[in-house]
Amino acid sequence: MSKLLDIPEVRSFILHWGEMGTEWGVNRSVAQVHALLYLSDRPLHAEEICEALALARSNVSTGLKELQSYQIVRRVHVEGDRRDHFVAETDLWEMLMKLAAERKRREFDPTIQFLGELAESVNGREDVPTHVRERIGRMHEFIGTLTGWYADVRNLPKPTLVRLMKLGRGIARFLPGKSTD
Amino acid sequence: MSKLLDIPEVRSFILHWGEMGTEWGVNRSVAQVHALLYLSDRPLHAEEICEALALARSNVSTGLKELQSYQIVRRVHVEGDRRDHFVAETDLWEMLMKLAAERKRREFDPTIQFLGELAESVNGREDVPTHVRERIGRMHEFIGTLTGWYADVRNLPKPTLVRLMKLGRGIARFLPGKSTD
DNA sequence: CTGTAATTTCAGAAATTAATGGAAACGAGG
DNA sequence: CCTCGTTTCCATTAATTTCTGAAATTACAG
Repeated sequence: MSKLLDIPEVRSFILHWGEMGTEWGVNRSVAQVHALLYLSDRPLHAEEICEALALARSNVSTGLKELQSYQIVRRVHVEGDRRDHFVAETDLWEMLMKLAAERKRREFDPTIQFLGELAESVNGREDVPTHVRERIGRMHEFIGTLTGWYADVRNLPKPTLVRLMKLGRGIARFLPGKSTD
Repeated sequence: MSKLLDIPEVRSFILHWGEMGTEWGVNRSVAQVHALLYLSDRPLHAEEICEALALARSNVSTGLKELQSYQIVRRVHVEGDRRDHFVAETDLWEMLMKLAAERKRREFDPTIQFLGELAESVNGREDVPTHVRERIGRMHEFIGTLTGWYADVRNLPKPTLVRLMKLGRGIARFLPGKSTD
């Protein structure tokens, strides 16, 4: 293993990232593996990661699989080495978009589906109070709008996105219709 | 308790919301209490919530406190009743913004602080590889940009926000500079 | 004040989730 | 079609989180 882990700041970063993960429903080891790869400038193989983070091999393997399913880590081949090696996405915009995409797929899409069915089911039912029908419907619509928006934003070229971010609330100035700002 | 819980769709909604919570680092009971209040058109007191969700009184109390700390549930007084009653925010935009605000405060602000210190600490250090300094710095800047953007968006009037959302990727058309869309 | 109802706190129990190590499966190279 | 190094699976153990009930505290009415 490199001397990356000899740098206290690197260890510190990895630990913090692990904690962040747990706060957002990502398992600590998975987040730590990700942090390590993010800070590495060369592909690492599973054994190195185990050693660096003192995790069981199987745990690292699972973690790598999970990170790959998010598409923020990918397998690369290293010349003359039979083992798989791994590198992390280092473009943070790309990373965020990919994380969002996967969580949308795993959690939001099924929820929209589910709420759609609920809304359907209570639609016009005498025994269901109006306000319940309304609120289920509004939740359905709301989550739909959010994910629709995400799908849109995802397809914007990165420079446009960055420009948008930088604009912040200044965006209001450029919108059609009355300037409500 | 009302007959809300007699409606299978209502139970179903509450259960699903509870699961969603756990996926995002919010405790299941807390999310369920929230779901129940969201679907209720009148203030509920703690005892009713316990009964409805079959949770211990203390658990409900903790959950309500948590929801209040997010500002998506508030205490209201009901005429002639000594007990505290609770209602949920039903404007979903408002709710999302408040959730975001609180998680920013709890998780992002400390992380930015932390990364700032790390970046400071490795700045110009010979023993820290350039790419590590760079990547820590970029992460710091990135999270900073995100939360800055949030702060901006939060202050936009809701109609503007909604307009923005609806526009989606069409937004590119209205931006200054070359139309990269 | 005093007594009672409502709420919060807290330490331990229960449940859930994560991590481990060994065994089985896999696959590239011979 | 073996062999060797690697990865994946799975049952067990460990750690963490959640939930509970009893005790403490607070709020309030008389």
